[in-house]
Amino acid sequence: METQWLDERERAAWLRLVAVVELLPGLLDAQLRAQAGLTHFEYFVLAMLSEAPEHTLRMTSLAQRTNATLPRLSHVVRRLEDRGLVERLPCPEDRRATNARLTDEGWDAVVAAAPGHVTTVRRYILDPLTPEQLEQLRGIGEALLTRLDPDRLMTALYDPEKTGNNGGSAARMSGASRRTRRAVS
Amino acid sequence: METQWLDERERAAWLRLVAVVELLPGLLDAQLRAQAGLTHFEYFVLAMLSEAPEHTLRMTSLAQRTNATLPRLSHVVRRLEDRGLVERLPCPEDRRATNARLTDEGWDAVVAAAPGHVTTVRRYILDPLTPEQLEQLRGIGEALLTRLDPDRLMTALYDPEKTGNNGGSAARMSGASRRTRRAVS
DNA sequence: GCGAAATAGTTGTTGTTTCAACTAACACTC
DNA sequence: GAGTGTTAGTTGAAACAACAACTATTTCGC
Repeated sequence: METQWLDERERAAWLRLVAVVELLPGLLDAQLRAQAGLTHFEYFVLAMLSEAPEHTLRMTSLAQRTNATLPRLSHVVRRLEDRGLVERLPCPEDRRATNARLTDEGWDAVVAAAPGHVTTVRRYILDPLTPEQLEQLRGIGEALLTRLDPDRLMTALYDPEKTGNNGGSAARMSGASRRTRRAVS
Repeated sequence: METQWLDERERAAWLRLVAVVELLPGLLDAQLRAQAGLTHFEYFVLAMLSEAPEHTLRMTSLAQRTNATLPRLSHVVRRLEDRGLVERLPCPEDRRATNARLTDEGWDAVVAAAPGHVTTVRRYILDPLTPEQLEQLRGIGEALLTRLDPDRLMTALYDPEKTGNNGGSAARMSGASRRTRRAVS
């Protein structure tokens, strides 16, 4: 099996993507740490809960949406629990399972962190792109995710048309979680 | 200062980018670990050295190209040195500085790891994209990097036209490092 | 040239992530 | 309905990254 090496066009695109992938997490992390005292992953976890019905999600489901292993999530949720941002409740339907629920303090933390985060996203990602490039990026992301996340575990409820067909979570979306704009990503 | 929230188009593009950014490093890491016994970051370090003149780079310069802090790089290079893949030499011109140099074993390791890595890149990134999308990705990456890496520390010697103007490194590229194809990324 | 500031790098500590092992509950088979 | 396999999650140890403190050298200002 002979390796097919990259030509100049492929190399140019790939090197730039790698650079973005390496640089972006550090920036998001630094901003959230400084302004909200959260890592990007912690913020992501809280944001996912904030969009879930009852602000509650099973650990496994939360792990899929955040692309975390279960051990990692377990540790992070324990630390968030120690800080009073999340609570863990045994799941009544399945006594093996645990539900993670956002506390009021946790909700406040997400709401407080969101504006700074969105501003950062705008400055580093959205502003430098033309409207056409924005649309292209959506298409490229979509194409890549068919390989990177074929079962759509992480990117379940994206399409605004098909709400309500992912375990009914969007349909049962609570009033509280709609009261403010989304805590993006 | 009122926060400008994301509209649907912006949100769609951003969420997909975040998903890619979260998923890709894990995949690259897993493949390289399994097939070459290297983390993606270690591979990246070795690959940067393999493209440098004399297979040698100052620690600071290497840190910039790999987007690492100096402490992080120092630890990683020490571990690579323990494994015989890299050696550290005091720099004659500046006695504060250290040069990291790829050993023959290190070179062999990069050459052995490269085919599997390139195959992975092709499968997950290049193959799912159309030729137009590949070109769009280059443009988008370029636009983002003007903000993410304004001084072009990480992405110094990209343009094939302007070789030889980055500290003369490309100009003085040694015969050895040209003998095989690049160990990409 | 002498002292202050800046630069290059290392080392130790602390927090996080990964990995492996483990417990508990459910599900499926016979 | 006992036994086996699978799923959900936690915990502890080891690897790794971020941060702070430190040494050594060079450069800058006067």
